[in-house]
Amino acid sequence: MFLSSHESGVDAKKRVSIPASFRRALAGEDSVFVWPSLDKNCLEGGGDRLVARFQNAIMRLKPMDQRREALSYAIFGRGRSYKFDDGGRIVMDAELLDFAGITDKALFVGLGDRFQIWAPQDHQPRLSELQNLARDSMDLLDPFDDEPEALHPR
Amino acid sequence: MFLSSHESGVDAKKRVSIPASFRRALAGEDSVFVWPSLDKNCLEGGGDRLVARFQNAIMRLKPMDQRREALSYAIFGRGRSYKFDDGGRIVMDAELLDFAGITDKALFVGLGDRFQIWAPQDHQPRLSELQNLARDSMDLLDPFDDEPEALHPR
DNA sequence: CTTAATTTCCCATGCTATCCCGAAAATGCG
DNA sequence: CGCATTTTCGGGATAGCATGGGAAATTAAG
Repeated sequence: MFLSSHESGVDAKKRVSIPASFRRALAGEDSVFVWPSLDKNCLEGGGDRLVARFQNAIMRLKPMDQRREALSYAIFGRGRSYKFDDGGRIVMDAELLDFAGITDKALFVGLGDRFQIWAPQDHQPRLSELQNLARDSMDLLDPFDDEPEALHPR
Repeated sequence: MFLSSHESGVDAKKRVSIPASFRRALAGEDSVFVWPSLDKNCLEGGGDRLVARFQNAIMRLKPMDQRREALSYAIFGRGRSYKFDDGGRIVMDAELLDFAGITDKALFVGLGDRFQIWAPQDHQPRLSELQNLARDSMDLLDPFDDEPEALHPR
């Protein structure tokens, strides 16, 4: 599970360290899949599991459904799978970096099943709005059918 | 899996380099199958697996079903299987190149289980529409019945 | 049958990405 | 606070890739 946020440097060869905790979340996989976000100017990333989910969802659409090609292109046509080097870095494409406006710093934001990669200056203005929306959405966090916790566990 | 997009040159002998990552996606196969798209003016390509899928789907149709002959012709009758040379190139037919309007540049677009080959100038105008449709179809990618990820894998 | 044109195969080369090693920085631990 | 481990980051060596050209083999034309 991708947790917390980490800022990583981008060197002259466009190499970026994937935060160690994110690599651990990938549980043994030696690569990570990265694609441009469909609705924000950041990148998104995840592991094999997430890619398989996308693949399944897309395959469920009929071949002539225009949304099938659109999603295939947006995710697979523009995304890339990166293998880590021995230091846990990937070498990113100029196209993806440009899409997100990333130059020398990349901000990794964990979102549970996936993560985002932002140019730090683009993410910072979003913070207060996100926080307000989260506060107003608190009630969505309550369980509906979970059984109450025991007073004294075990 | 065919990922990302690559532009490749077409030389005077009609030789085209298949992107190395696509060749890797073909996992040891020494050839690739290419056919004209059924609904767009581009070519499509894939490996043995995809051809077998088409073959199975077509075989399920009754021999007298006119659609069987139509699909057989459109895919197998007009398509071609190309073997790579030692540099990973194929020599394309004038008919297929003409169909897609390809002259000196060919744009390879990965779509997961297959790829497209476009004349770059024909693909470029499609981008914004594809991207908008993908954004509006995002919700199709959501899992319906996937179990949550473990906090600490392993 | 001879010659010309085309196609196939093979090698050469500049370029880029990948791998490998190690230093610096950060983190955790006693 | 100091040491050990993990993580990040820089640079050089190496291998792989895209592409061009030429010789051999095949096909077509005269």
